[in-house]
Amino acid sequence: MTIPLIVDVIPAGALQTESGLHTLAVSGTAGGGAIVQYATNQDDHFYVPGPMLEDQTRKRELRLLKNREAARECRRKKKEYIKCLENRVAVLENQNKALIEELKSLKELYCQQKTE
DNA sequence: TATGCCCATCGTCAGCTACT
DNA sequence: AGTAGCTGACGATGGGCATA
Repeated sequence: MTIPLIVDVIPAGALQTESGLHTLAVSGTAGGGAIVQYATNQDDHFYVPGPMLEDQTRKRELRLLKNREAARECRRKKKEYIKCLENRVAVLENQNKALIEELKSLKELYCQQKTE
């Protein structure tokens, strides 16, 4: 009897188990199961049912796809945020200039009135 | 034209957070 | 505890530009 091994399939050609990341060689997937050989000190073979392997692969691909899109969205939002900040800087710089000018003219007015 | 450098963009991973 | 989403970090890739 073969016991299905619950694994997290990492990148193509790799396998994550409790003992770490291993390189994979998969063969004989036609009959609904696969002989999976991976590099360890011992000459180990695990039997992983095909549907399970396919399910893991499908899940991983879905996760990657979602993350890819999430990353795109995240970058878009970040750009937008930076643009907003830059706009705000521009607005505040203009306000600052205007206030400096106003202060200057008020000072001049004050000096004029003082000398009169 | 070939080469090296810089920059922007992308995909992936890892870690964190919020939710169930 | 498990899961999904978000985001910083990292490496790969391609385009533009200056220089030999």
